[in-house]
Amino acid sequence: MENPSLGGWQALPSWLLTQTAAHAHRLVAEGFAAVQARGYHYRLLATLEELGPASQATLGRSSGIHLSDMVATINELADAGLVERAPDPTDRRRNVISLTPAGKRRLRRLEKRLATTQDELLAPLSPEERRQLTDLLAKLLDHHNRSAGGSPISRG
Amino acid sequence: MENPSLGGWQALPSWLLTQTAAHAHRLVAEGFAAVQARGYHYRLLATLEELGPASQATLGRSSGIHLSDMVATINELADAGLVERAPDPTDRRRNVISLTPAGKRRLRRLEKRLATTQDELLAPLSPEERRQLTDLLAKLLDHHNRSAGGSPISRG
DNA sequence: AACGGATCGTTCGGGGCACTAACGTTCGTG
DNA sequence: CACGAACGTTAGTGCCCCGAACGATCCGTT
Repeated sequence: MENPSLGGWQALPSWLLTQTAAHAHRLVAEGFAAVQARGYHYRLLATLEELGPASQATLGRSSGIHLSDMVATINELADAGLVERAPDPTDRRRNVISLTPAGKRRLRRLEKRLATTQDELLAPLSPEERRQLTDLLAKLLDHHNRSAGGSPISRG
Repeated sequence: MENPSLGGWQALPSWLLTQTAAHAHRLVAEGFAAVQARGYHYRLLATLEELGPASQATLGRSSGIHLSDMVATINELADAGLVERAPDPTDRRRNVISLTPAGKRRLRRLEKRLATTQDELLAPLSPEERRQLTDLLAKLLDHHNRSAGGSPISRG
């Protein structure tokens, strides 16, 4: 009676999503780790390129990275010379974080890495299916970014 | 040069997937936390119902929960009277974990909770879209469970 | 019967990600 | 000036995933 390949419970979307996400997360993390990076690094660098120089609070709101995690993330990136942290002359509470040329090169590298990972992740899907998946996920993400406050973008 | 609007990086499947997964993870975790549970609890109880009484190692292999995390998870569930841990008379290395009636009721409750969470998660999608998403994710999950060794299921 | 390899359960620790609490500093505004 | 708000920082929590190590037990071989 017991089906060795599929039980009832593992067909639940939440199970599928969390498990797939776990795989995706692992693949992405492994890809980043292979170049001594973490997800936060990419997210911060990408957001930084999108916004230009900005304060930590602004970056946190835009990237969805918690303020308290921003500190460590920026520390790491700054230690590696990928971003620069300078006091804002117009507001002494703020630091202005900016992307260095090395940081930009780093970002390009991480993007390439990520593209590779995605091919790996989406290997079993046809181009059409990949487009479908992207659309569906985008719809979900948009919805939840709207309702739940933590919107990564479009909240400037 | 720069991508002023929201063109580039946040359309990447990996970004969409990890972000969506983050939302899914949060929703699921919140749903479970509302009844003092964690994802591991559900996964273990569900696996236990699927397999029947089994050793911790077997449960770990089938549920994808790391052996070292199994200990704490079973401790918690056993403290709550949801599972029973008894020494295996035929192999003194092993414990036989079994589901109590209370554990079964608990599982039913968590399943209901999960169903609610899924409605919340998939709210913006039509039934047809939900089916599409489920199919795509199942395909991805199956692929990666096959290739990557750490398959949560179908490894008996 | 003794040995060696494998399995099982357990403890400890760490990494990544998301989040809370608290604190001192600085900025605006009343 | 005083007050509340925003900013950056530190410290700590929780969940999930993973690895290292260890004692106890089982099993196949000798």
